[in-house]
Order: sequence, then C-alpha cells, then structure tokens
Amino acid sequence: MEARKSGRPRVAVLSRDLILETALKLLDERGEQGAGIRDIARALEVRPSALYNHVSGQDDIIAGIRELVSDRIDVSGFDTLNWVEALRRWAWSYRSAFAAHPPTIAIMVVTPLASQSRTSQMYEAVCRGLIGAGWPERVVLSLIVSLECFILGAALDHVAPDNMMDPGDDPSAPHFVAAYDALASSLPSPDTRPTDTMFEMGLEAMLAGLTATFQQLKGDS
Amino acid sequence: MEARKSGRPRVAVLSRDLILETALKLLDERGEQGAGIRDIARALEVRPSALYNHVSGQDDIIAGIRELVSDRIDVSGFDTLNWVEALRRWAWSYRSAFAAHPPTIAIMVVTPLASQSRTSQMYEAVCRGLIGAGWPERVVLSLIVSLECFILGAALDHVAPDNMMDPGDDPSAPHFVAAYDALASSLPSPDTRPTDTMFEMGLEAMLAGLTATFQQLKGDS
DNA sequence: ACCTGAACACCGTTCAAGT
DNA sequence: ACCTGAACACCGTTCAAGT
Repeated sequence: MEARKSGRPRVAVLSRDLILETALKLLDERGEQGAGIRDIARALEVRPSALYNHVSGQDDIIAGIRELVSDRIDVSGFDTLNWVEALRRWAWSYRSAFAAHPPTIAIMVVTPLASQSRTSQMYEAVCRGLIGAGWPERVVLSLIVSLECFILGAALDHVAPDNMMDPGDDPSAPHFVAAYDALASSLPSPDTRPTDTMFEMGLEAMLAGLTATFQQLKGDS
Repeated sequence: MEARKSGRPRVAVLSRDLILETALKLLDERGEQGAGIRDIARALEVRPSALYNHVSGQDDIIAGIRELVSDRIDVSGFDTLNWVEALRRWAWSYRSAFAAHPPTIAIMVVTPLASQSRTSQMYEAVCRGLIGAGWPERVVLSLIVSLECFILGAALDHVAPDNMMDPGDDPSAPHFVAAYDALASSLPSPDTRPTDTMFEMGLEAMLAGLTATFQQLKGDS
C-alpha cells in the first residue's frame, strides 16, 4: 500500500462511473452511515477532495445512483402481456430493485426526476403500455404513482427486520398480539417472509380494484 | 438575552417532553437538516450537553417523536363505522399525521416498534375493529401493513414537490409527457394537488380489492 | 440533580500547490 | 486536467467542574 505522490497522476484513477458504482456498493454493504464522501474516497484510495473533479457533490452522487437502480426495473411486460400482468411483473421487479439498495428508497421518492434520464425512459415504457391498453391519459400517472407509493413503502418494509411489528407480551393489546401470532403460525413455509405475503396481498388488492375501475371507465365511454 | 451562569439552575429549565416538542417543531419548520441536537439546544437556549440529562441521545429523541406523531392518527371509526369506512378514515388521518412531519416518515418504517407504546395501542384499535368485523386473524396484519406501505409511500409523495414527475420537454418520452399534461389539465380545481387525486385513487382501489377478498373469504367458510 | 465549557472524533466542501 | 494536503465550518457525544 504505497501512497500516491501529490500532483496529477499519469493515468486518471477516477471516473464518474467508478465513483457511482463504488458508492452503491458501499451503500449495499454498510448502509447509509458507511457511504459518505470520505468512505467512498477511502475505498478508492484517494483523498476526499479528488472526487470533486468528477462529481459536483453528494447530491450529484445520489442522482447518479438513482439511474443505476432504475435500470434494474423490468418493463418488458408492457410489450408482450396484458396490462394487469405487465403491471404485476413491473411491480415485483421494482420492489426488488429498491429492496436491494435500501438507503436509496427514501431518497428516490423525494428527489425530483432529472429530465432526459434513463429513469424517465422507464416511465415512458409504462405509460405507453397503459395508454395502448386503453387507459385514459388523464388517470395513467395517478395509477402509476399510487402503485409506486405502495411499492416503495413495501420496499422499506422488505428491508425492515421481520420482528419489527412484534408487540411483545403486551397485555393491553390482546387483538394485536393475537393477529401477530396468527400470522407467524400461518406462513406456508419457514422461509416465507411476512413481508412477501403482505406485498402479494396489497398488490393483488390494488390490481383487482384497478381492473374494476378500468371496466367502469370503458362502460362510461 | 442574558447568558445563564454555570452550575445547576434553581428550577430545571429542561424536561424530556419539552425537548421532544421542540425537536418536532424544528423538524416541521426546517426539515431534517435543521433539527439536530445542537439546533434543539439552541432553540431551548442551553448547551447541547444539557440535553443528555433528559434523553439518552439522538435515537431516543426519534423514538419519542414517533409516539407524538402516532397520537394524531384517528382510530375512532373502528368503534362506530363498518370496517371499510373505518379504514378510509384511519388511512386519511394516518397520511396527514405523517405528511405534517415529513422527516419522520422514512424513520418510522424502519425503526422497530417499542413495546407497551402508544403506537401499539393504535394497532390494537385497528386489529380489534377488523377482527370484530369478521376478518380472519391470520390476514389482519398483512392487510394493515399493506395499507400502511401505501399510506407512508403516499405521505412521502405528499411532501415531494408537485412537479417532481415533470418530464420536461423530453422528445424521447412522448407518452409520459402526454400523460403528465393530461393529468395537469384534468384537475378539478386549481388548488387540487395531484398527490390527493393519486391517494384517493390508490386507496379506493385497495379498499375495493379488499372488499372482494373479504366476500371471498366469507364464501369459503 | 442539572447546567456550562472544553474537548474529541467525526462530517462535507473549498482551494492553493504540485505534476 | 487531476491529484494531494491543509483548512474551514460543521456534526453528535463525553465528562470534569460548578452550583
């Protein structure tokens, strides 16, 4: 581990992509606390200030990570399946893309979308599929965002510990305790996580409700 | 503004409750950045270290804030209305409780529930209502958590800027642009926010889907 | 018991100096 | 152009000293 001398190196040791990939890897391995500017620099064996030659700061790194994660969302169903099945495939892959990178979730929901980005190509694919299937343009975005809210909430839940809702032995909450115990003992197999059962139930409820809305809209026109 | 001398004051100037209320107020006014230990101390006109006589640290303050926010969730419907209407009232008040305190949202989903807490009394009320209405114990928690995922995702969306999904003038995403424009021009009144339309659509879809599930469960037994 | 004041080990970011 | 090194303005937390 020999230290690099001061001054410009012969070949650049950094690049924007390298910084973003490293940041995402640290985020996965160590969580939000262990993926600061100084941590990224240490992993790349440079001084923190060196990063500022390639990214404008921490916010810029976050925006870049968003693009990396969005790329993993599967929109292929909208070309080949009916809209319900396409949304189902999209929703499951959306959740797993973000659940694989927990600390990005909260950030994504609040950070405005960068124009011309790969993320907006993902939305384009979903909009094209739904409008093509006959959904009115004016409700398509509400539909997508409402599913997204559920998916991102579920991605947060996926990441939370399984016993997060454990009421413990609370005599003042008997129904809550009974419901918690009943869920635990009704899981189909020992390695089924409650969060997966929950996601399926919520997603199917939304898709069933949307199917009813769709038929009603068709009836009105 | 005269400075307090060193040493124990005659009457205590701090208390756990005072610290928590101040922390929540700062969170509301200035967001996550402006509500650190040092900010709370400054607002209370004490040194940062003085807080440690009443709370054990920043995590403890977060747990306390959770309780304050949970208290605002309206569970009164479960005593007087049918389960669908009770869930609807609960969901709207749940969203507004958290939307009023944006930075708490992401924290709540991931922080394990403290036993014997006022938050667990909130869950008890919902469980009692649903089980009393005839929902099987084993699905009640999945139902609640799936609604919660949607609500918390929607609370994040409520807080995000309205133009967050604006694709701008992106010629490579025509369907996305069309859907965005159609939504904007279809809002019933100028002060209706897209996020409210979205929340209503998603919530009603879930409730419709859950009603279908409920009737199916009743038919099977 | 409950506050101040100083200290410690951290952050993200800026910028002159070096090659 | 692209790195180091030093500096700046911040964090949360600990603890002895004071009343």
